Amino acid sequence: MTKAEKTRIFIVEKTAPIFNMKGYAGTSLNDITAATGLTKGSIYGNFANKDEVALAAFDYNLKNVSSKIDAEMNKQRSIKDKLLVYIDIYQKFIDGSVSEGGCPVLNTAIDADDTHPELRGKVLKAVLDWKNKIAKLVEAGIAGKEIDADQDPEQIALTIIAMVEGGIMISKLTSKVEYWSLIMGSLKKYVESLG
Amino acid sequence: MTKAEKTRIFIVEKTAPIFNMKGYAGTSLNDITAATGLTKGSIYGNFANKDEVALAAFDYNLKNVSSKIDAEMNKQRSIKDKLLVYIDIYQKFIDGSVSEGGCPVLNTAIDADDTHPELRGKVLKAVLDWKNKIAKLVEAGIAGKEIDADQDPEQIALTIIAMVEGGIMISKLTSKVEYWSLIMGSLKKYVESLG
DNA sequence: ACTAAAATATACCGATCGGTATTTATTAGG
DNA sequence: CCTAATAAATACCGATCGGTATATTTTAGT
Repeated sequence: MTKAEKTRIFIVEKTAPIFNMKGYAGTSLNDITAATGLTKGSIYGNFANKDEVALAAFDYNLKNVSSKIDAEMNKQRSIKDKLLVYIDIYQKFIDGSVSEGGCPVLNTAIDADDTHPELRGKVLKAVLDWKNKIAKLVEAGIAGKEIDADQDPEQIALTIIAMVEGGIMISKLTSKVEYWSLIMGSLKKYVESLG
Repeated sequence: MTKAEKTRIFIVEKTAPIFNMKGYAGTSLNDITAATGLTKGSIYGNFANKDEVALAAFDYNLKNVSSKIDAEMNKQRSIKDKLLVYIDIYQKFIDGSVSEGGCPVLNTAIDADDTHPELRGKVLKAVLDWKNKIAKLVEAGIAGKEIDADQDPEQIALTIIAMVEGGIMISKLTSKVEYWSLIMGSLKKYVESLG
């Protein structure tokens, strides 16, 4: 790995939480140099512009959360347990024990959907991939008789994502983990009612 | 009503959708003068600074949506129907027939929670008021035997808000009204299962 | 160790940022 | 209609914005 490649990764690691908290417009080049200790010349030696840093930061934040989800899902045997891994994982994003700025999908969706087409494209793909992944899980659950055959996999996927993301918004804003627990209690009941 | 009061309202009306779409950091004074046709001097003759415009814009956006919700709720007789008015109202915010930038509560919560304490305080209050309002409706539903007595009003309130806001995020990002319909189908089932 | 290439720092660019002091135009009351 | 008060426009402020050309340092292959 060349020096520039290392620096690129370093810049992304250091700025990803900032973009997640402040958003694209709210994160300045000064924020980036301050977080990395590097100069503007060095940043622009490794990235064409601020957009490229923001896009790379989103990829990094997304991979960070989705790899944790994948790892936790692999530990679970039943489909229903797999569908419920979000509860524990996202709690850490809310109560500060992981400490970033919440879910990058939610943050970037709201931040970019009316302002930044390229970033919007990335988060759009992330949501659709997420939906398809859950839908496939549900299909597997139906095939394995764990979930009733009359259930709509896409509807279930969208409902789960909505509850999770809406729950994150509420819990992060209010700083109330109890709210997260209550909403996730409803999610648990919902998943258990599927079959 | 004095001229200045009219101008203040005019400025808020014209800039509220911009703040809702672009967020606080993403909305510049140039955006404000362009949207109003006024000059910077005139803006600052009516507002102390950009913060004051943003705060007034949030109040305006919030009142706009909540008054529509109140009006629609008053048309409904049963508690369950009252709890389901969000379905039709927010659809208009998503499919463009009302054309703003989505739900101001969601947008401002994500935009301000890590960056703008004053704005965060306003949206925090809005969410808590919203939660309490739904919880009171549920309590009335329990009193009127429409909803089972073992249901937790706060949990129901939080769950409904999470599904609505999460659903808005997904549907607005993907521009798919079908997704909204599917998620709201789950909400309908949820509300009907309450008693 | 030497050197060419790669990477970082320095210094600077015009544009835009939020904000203000002052001047001009408009409003409303007598 | 005149005038004092109010409101809006003009012109300007320093700071910061994203970005770049150039100089300096560091890296890595021989």
